[in-house]
Amino acid sequence: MAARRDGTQDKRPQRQAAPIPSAQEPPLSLERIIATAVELLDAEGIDGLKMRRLADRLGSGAMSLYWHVSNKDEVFDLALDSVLEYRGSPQLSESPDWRQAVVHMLEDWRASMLRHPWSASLLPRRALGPNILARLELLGGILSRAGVDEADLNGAIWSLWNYVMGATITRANFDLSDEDMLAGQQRLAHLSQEYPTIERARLLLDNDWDGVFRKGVDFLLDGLVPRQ
Amino acid sequence: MAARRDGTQDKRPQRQAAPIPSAQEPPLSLERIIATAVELLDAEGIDGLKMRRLADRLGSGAMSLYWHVSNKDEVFDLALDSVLEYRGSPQLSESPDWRQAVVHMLEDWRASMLRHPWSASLLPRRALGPNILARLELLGGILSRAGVDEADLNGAIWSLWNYVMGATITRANFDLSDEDMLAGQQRLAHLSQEYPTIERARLLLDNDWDGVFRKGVDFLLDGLVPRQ
DNA sequence: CCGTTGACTCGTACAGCGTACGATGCGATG
DNA sequence: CATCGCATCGTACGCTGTACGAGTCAACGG
Repeated sequence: MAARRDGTQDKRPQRQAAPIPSAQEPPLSLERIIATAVELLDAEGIDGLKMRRLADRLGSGAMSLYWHVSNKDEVFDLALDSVLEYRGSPQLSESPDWRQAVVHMLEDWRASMLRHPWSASLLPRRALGPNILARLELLGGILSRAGVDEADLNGAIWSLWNYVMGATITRANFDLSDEDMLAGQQRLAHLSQEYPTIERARLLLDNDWDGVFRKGVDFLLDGLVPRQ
Repeated sequence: MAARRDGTQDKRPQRQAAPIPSAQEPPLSLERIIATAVELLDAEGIDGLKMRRLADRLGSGAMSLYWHVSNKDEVFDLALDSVLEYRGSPQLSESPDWRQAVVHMLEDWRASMLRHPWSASLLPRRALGPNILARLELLGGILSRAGVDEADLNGAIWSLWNYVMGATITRANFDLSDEDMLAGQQRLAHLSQEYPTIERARLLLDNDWDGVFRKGVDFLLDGLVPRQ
């Protein structure tokens, strides 16, 4: 009577949910659980996700979730991966302008994570879900077609991935609280003799995150695939 | 009777600990708590740090910790920052070979975090402690002296920081379990028609993490401060 | 010499968490 | 009608972070 741990599709059978769904609640399903978990995470942050609260939102008992999911960590895994799905037009990915294709995918990646800031705190602990793998695969394909040597491919993929990860996590971290950032910069001002350079540069404030991100990607691409 | 929240030094007074420290346990102190927390984190990972267990290791009652620390999160903050201290020779940081100075600091940063893999999972959630700020300051100073324009300084600092963060977090993530990585690659093999490129490249296995890291830093530096 | 104070320690208690377990309901199948 | 498997959920348990208040003991002022 253990919960399903196999990788099968969630093939809820053709049995009717109920003759009339009496209450307005549709029946529990993995998709509904994940979607609601994402909602809850967006609304309450990473510490706001509790099994009981998730069940409340779903109109079910807490323990019912454990039929569809083996533990809370799996909810995190699934919520994370679900948020990272890439819906990019295949023709863009295969267009001759490979550089644009790469940049588009990476910027979308970053944007997806910033839309759900909790995802940044989750990433370090989680494994590679199918949507993440799909993005890596796409990246590898584009770079390979762009002429990156087989031997350098892994390095190229990881370099770009690393950069996106770091940029996104950093940004999401600050995004959580603009006022914290302001407070940080003010704390810096107090210590301006200890940190003169970054205080003067207003490192924590005057910063064009999007531009920095884009530039960094360009620099990496220039190095990985020199423009001729 | 609230716990100390001020930023004062932990000035334990000159009062004797005990006429003779009877038991071999030295008295509680913030430094001892942090050092022991790091030990515990190293040994048991991020979920292994419990206030009771930490107190056990310190030979004290659990609630005694709360005199020195206001809550568990603060233990995390302090443990993280303590692990990120940079002991680099100032003459290296001011040597004319600024590139080497930057690379040295960044590689040390990464190495410090990989020595304590839990730090990677902590970073996304934590603020900028003094040791992190000191590294950013150092980086800013070197780049500034290397001729980076004032207007580009923040971007340069963040680009490098982002890259180091991402590379380290990714690496630490895989480091936690080589067998997970192997299992991942084997799962990939099953799905080789879905992820042909990264499967063929053995993305999860044959990878020179150190080399990739170094190359990425070089590419970024080339972009940020073109070699003449 | 004694009473007070303030720094520090800790036992107890509590609310809230993830989840093990077993009872239950209910369509489908024989 | 009996049986079975999927799915739901109430109860309970062990463990967590920590609020609270009582306790200890050195230092100090009278």
